[in-house]
Amino acid sequence: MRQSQLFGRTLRDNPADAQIPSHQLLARAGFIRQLGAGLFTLMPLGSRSSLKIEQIIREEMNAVGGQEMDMPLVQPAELWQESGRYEALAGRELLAFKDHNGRENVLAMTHEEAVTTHARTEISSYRQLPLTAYQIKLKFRDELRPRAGLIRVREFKMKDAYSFHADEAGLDETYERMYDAYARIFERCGVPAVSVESDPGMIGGTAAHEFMLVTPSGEDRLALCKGCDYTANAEIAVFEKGKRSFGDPLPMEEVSTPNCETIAEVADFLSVPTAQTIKAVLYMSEDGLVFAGIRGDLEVNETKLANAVGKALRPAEDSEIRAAGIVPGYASPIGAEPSLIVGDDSLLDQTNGVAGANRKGFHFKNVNMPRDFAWDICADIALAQDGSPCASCGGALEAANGIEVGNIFKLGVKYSEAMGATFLDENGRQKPIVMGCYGIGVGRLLASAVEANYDADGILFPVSVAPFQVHIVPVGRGKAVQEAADALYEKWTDEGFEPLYDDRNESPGVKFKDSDLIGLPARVTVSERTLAQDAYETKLRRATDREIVPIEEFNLQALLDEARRLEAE
RNA sequence: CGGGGCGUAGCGCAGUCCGGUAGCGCACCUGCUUCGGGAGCAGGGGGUCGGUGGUUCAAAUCCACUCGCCCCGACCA
Repeated sequence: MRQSQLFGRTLRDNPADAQIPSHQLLARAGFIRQLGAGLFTLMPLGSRSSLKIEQIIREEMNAVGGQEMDMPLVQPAELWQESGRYEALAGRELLAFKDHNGRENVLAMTHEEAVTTHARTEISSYRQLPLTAYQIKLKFRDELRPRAGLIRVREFKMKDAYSFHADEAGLDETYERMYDAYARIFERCGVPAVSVESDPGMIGGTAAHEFMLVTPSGEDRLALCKGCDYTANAEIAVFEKGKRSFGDPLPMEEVSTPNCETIAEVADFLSVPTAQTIKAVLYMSEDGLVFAGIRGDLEVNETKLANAVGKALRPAEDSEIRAAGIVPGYASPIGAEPSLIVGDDSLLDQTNGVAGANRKGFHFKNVNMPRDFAWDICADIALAQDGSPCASCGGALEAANGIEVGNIFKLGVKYSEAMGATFLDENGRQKPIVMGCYGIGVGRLLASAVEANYDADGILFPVSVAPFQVHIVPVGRGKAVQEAADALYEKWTDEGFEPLYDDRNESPGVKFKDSDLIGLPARVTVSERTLAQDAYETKLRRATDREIVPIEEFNLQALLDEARRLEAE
C-alpha cells in the first residue's frame, strides 16, 4: 500500500475523548475513528489488523474441529421470547424494533437462540454429536455505558462458537480443547492473557473461564494468587477467611453504643476486633428485602450473594430497610422481618458477636448463632480483596484489573431445554443437547494487543497482528532514492509480502514519527546515504539500534523472523 | 438511570465569568527554500460557535429547552 493513498491519517494529538493507551494510539495512528457512542469505524489499517486476528482465530477454531457458519444479525423476536431472554433484555441491551410489516425483530447480541434453533432441526441423534460450529459475526449490544475505545462498544465483531454434546463428559472434552485453542490464539496475537475462573451466573452453567489481559486499563477486577496458580474473577474469588472465635457463648445483652453507625466505630467503642462484629448489608430482590450478614472484617460480594439467592439484587433504600423493622446503622436480623436472611460462612465460627439492635444507638453483645437468630441460607458471600489469603496455598491474593478478551462457558442444557433441542441417545431416550459456548471479541482483542504492546513512541505490533509487515521509508527526494524505494515496494509486493510504502512528500522526521506510531514490526529506510553504501537501513520497532544491511544480503523474511524473535523475549 | 464534565475549523485548544468585527497551534492549499527524528519564509482556503426558542440595538458569551460526547456509579446476557 502506498501511504500517500491510505484512507485515514495520523494525528499529532490524542483525541480528547481517548483515555486509555489502546484508544489513544489506535486513533492517533489512524486505525479507528469514532462515529457515535460505542460505535467505531475500522479504517483500512484497523480493518487489516482485525482481519489478521480473525484469520488466527479461524485457523485455531478449525484446528479443533470448528465448522464456520454465518447466522443473521437481525432475528425474529419470537426466538428470544422462546428462550426467555426477551423480556429481561429487550429495551435494555437487546435492541428491538419493528420491520415494515410490523414484525418484532431484534439485533442479535449473541447467537445462542439462533444456533439452538438450528441444532434442534439438524440434530436428532447421538451419532451427530459432538459438534462445534462457530462464526465471526457482528453483534449489537446496546450497552448502558460504552467506554474505553474498542474495549466496550455497542457494535462489534465477535467470534462465537457453540458446541453440542450428548453428555457433560463430551462437553468437558471440548471445553478443554477450546481452552487450549484460546491460549494459542492470544499467544499468537501477542496478548499475554491469563485465564481466570469466572461466574457461570445464575443460569445454571456449570463452569466458566475468562481470558484476561492484566492491565490497569481493564474494567474487570481479578484476584491473582502470588503463591500458586489460583486466578479468578474477583466476582467469584474464594479465599481463606480464617476462624475467629471469641470464647464460650455468653448471654446476649443490649448495650448502648451512641453514634456508632459503622463497624469501625462499634468495634472501637466496645474495644473488640472488627472480626467480632457482624456486618449487615441490605439488598432488594423481586421477593423483597434480603439481609446479608457477614463477619465485620469482611465485605459482601454482591455477585456471590446474588448467586446464593438465585435472584437479581439491587442495594436497598432506607425506606425499604425500615419497612422491615431494621434500623440502618444498627441493623441486624434480630427482631426484624426481611424476606430472606443470608449469612456468610465466616459467621459459623464466630462466637459472642456484636450485632445491631435495630434501635438507634444500641447494639447486642454476645450474639451467637443459631441461638439468637437463624439464617435461611449460609454461603460464601465474601469479597476477596487485595492481600486476602489464598484458599489453596495461603499466599496473598493480588487484586488486579483485566480486559476480558475471551470466555468459555459450559452452558449445559439451559437453551436446549428452553427451546426443545433434543436428541435420541443410544438407548432411544430423548435428551436435551448439552451445550457450551465460547466467545472472543475481535476488536477488543485488537485493542488488547495494543494495550500489551506499545511504548512512548507508538504501537509495537506483533508481526501476526500488524496491518502491514514492513514499512518502507524513503528519505530524501533524489531520483535514485525514489526509484530504489519504488523497486523495493514492487519487489516485496510481488513476492507476497505486505509492505506499507511511505511515498508521501514529507520530511524525514514526520515519516519516522509516523512509522513509530503505526508500529509495523520492521522498517526499511532507503536514502542517498544508504544507497551510497549499496545498502538499506533496517530498524525493528522493538529494537533499539538501526542496522545497515548490504542490498545483496538483504532478506526480508529473515528480518521478520528476527522481529518475531524479539517479540518472544 | 443517578452524579460530574465537555460541545467554538480535520485535530488540540483560547475566547463565555463581565454581550460589541470568531481567534491560536497543528493539519490543509500555492510558491520558494529545506530534506535522517513532527523544517523555514511568504501567501491562502476552511467555522450555521451542537440545535431550537427567548432576552437585547447587538448573543459563541445571558436565560430556557433540547441533542450529542466523555468520565464515575448502577449494569455487563
